[in-house]
Amino acid sequence: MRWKKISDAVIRRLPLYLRVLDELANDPNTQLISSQDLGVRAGVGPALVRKDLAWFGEFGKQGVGYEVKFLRDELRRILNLDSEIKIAIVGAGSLGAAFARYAHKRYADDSSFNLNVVALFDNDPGKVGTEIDGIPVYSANEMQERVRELQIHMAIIAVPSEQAQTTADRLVAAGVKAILNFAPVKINVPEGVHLASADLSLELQCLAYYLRD
Amino acid sequence: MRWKKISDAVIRRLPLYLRVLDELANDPNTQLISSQDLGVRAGVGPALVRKDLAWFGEFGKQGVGYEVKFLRDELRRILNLDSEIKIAIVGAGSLGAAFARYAHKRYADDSSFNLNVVALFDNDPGKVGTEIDGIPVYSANEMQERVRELQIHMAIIAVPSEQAQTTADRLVAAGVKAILNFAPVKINVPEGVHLASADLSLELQCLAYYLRD
DNA sequence: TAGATTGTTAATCGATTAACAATC
DNA sequence: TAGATTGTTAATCGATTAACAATC
Repeated sequence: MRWKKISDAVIRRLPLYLRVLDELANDPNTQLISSQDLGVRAGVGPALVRKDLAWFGEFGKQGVGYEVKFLRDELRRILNLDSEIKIAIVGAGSLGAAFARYAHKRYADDSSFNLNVVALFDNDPGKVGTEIDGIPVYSANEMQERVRELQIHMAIIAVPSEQAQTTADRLVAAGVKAILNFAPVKINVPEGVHLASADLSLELQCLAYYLRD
Repeated sequence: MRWKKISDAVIRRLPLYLRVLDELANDPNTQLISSQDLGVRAGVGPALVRKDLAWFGEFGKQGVGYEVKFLRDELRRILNLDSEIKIAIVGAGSLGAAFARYAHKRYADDSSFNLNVVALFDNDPGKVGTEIDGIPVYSANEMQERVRELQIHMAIIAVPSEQAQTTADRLVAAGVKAILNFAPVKINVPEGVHLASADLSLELQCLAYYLRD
């Protein structure tokens, strides 16, 4: 099940649809949803909803709409969220620890949330060997072995900016294929590794622009 | 100094340029930078760099380039980062506390980083009255008065999803003009208030798509 | 059947890139 | 002056929206 290169803009909307469908799946009154309704709930135009979905197949019935649970399952499958994905967080400072707790809670609460943080890494000997919400903190030196051993394919970088690139390099060397970077620096990864940036200060600086009235 | 409606895509690149210029400003060897060089460092094409800047004025010299410090100052001014912006964080859980520490450190370390977290709000009576890195934690009930009193114009929502919309409503009522939402829900704000979403699980779900090889 | 809604094609809109005259 | 690089216009590219035939 491999599709041609589908635009990033399309992919970014899929989790939005999935969230709406996840909520609706609990409501026994709504078995079906139209692109119109799904669009309103996700904040996307109805035509765009249909076009986005059409990249991956024909999921709806003309004159009827989309079956909520069916479409939800399809989207989960498309996003690779139908089986567990193991995640490492590098950097067990307050930010790293906060994400660990946050993601762990999400995973524990919702059996269909298959993103599971299984390891933290840190340099601080005082932290190594401890646990955060049951997630072990390993030494950063063990990163490569542990990542391989635990079959971790995704990682979150929550280290200081200076260490971000080195961390990324080591993760990539260990076989990580997707990285979410919280450090406020541009980092480079080779072809085939996907990088997303979640840069808090960048977001705040953008927001500042709109403050002038 | 008000410009016509400038695209969000343009605004999002300005902090990228600013970051490059901030770094370069410390280097006494580089007084000047070309759109070419600035583009490479920011990960943007040279033509786009020039076009982005041209929306706000003529900052360069033909045949020469842009003066680093001058352009940095202009960008700061454009982004409203030339004077202090006071920020509130609502929700002093581990995520809220982590951001507070993070932003506070940034502000303390760098005198040109004018984004200052001055208040936390929480419902938990055990937290109210305490401090995190010197930032006071107030009761969520005091939100409106405190926000007005402290002249807070920007806020970060780090509360559970269920409370996100109510929190946003209260912030808006108190005069907040820009909100960064970390809760994994769509929230609505009136015209004139700017909303950005930093949804961790959404980012991770997007990344999951790219895991298939 | 009549009404509704899909999947898809064509039209529109907006953003990026290329090109180049102006000029430092 | 010759070389370099800007600001800006025109060309290209991509993404969203509108429209509609197909069909449930």
